[in-house]
Amino acid sequence: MPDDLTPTARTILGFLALHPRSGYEIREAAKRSVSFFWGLSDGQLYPQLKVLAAAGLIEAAGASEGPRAKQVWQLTESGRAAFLQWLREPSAPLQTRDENLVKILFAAQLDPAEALRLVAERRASFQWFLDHLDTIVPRSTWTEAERSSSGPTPDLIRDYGLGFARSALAWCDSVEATLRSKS
Amino acid sequence: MPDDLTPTARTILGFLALHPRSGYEIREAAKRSVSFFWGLSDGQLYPQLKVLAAAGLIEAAGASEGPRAKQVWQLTESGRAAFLQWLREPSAPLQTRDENLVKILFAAQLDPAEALRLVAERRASFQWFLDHLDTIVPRSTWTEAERSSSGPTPDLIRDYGLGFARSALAWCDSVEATLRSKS
DNA sequence: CTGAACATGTAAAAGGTTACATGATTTT
DNA sequence: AAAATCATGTAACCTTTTACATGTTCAG
Repeated sequence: MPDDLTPTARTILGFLALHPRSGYEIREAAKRSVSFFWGLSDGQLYPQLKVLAAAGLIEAAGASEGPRAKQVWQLTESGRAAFLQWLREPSAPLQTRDENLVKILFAAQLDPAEALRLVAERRASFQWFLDHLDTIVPRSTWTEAERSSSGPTPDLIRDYGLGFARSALAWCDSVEATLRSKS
Repeated sequence: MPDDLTPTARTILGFLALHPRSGYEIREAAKRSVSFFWGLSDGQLYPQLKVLAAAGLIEAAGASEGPRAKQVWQLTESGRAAFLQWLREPSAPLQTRDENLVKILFAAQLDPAEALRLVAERRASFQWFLDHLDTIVPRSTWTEAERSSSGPTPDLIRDYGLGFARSALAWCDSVEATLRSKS
């Protein structure tokens, strides 16, 4: 079980652990689920699929015909083992790059009015996120039978995004109140 | 006002906009404030200071003696202009890489017991964060007079971290409940 | 005088994004 | 027949991290 895989390769392994898919399907699934806490770009996805295949962790399921035909990938046995081992390894610490927040913290000390504008920008971006949650992470509307087979995961993602956005918006409220009381 | 600066260079500009400091002081300030939503490593900091100096946006304040003496930097006029312009440009979208969360979402569908372990890992990391918030972002204990000159910023950072960690812990609670009810 | 904290820097590699390029299939 | 979407891929670039390297100052 190679431990020289990139974090992104491991994530791809995770998508294939649920069921076999093509690169494009992984891309779409990533867009609709993990996109807001784990980015996955084309320039990573397709090369990493080849890396995983070369390492014997995934294999083509069925023959692909034509030069650009859809190619479905599935985990090999050692691929599944690598996936399970990944789950047991300590996770990389959470990383965030939040430029808007950095700006707010500098602006608040120099120019409260500018800071208020930046808080408005922040509020808008989280509000947009809430308004489009159904697009980003479709609400699961399955029956109980379907749900038990698919697991609670889609709703967990939604809830996480929801909680995060709400807490960010609440923070915007309190910052606005603080800045306004100073001016 | 060059728009080819890296995001990190702009952040450095922000630190110097508050007051002149040395590279080491920027590093320490970043560690104690923005570290959890904006990483800043040595390998970036010192080279970027030189880039900013070469671009005429910062300059040495006073002479530095000796080969490894402390060097204090301050904004030039055009540096301050570049900083203010940065504040007005649209911010890069929030980016996050949350490996633990990715694992949980895959594991929940395959192995609820493993997922529970991962939620425990998540809980521990956010609990650690809360327990060490005073180290990461020192609580401001200034008088009102001091506070008004320094602005409300340090407390805003604290509050943001606090809200984020609390909402993450609440999510852990609800995921544990969901997963336990399934098994 | 020895170790910890202060202080600055470099080189190489990893990881990721963007833009570009191509072609198939489906819809209008 | 054109446009949108499906589908895969490459090359260049950018940013950031990691590991290394060096010297200073202060406290015990």
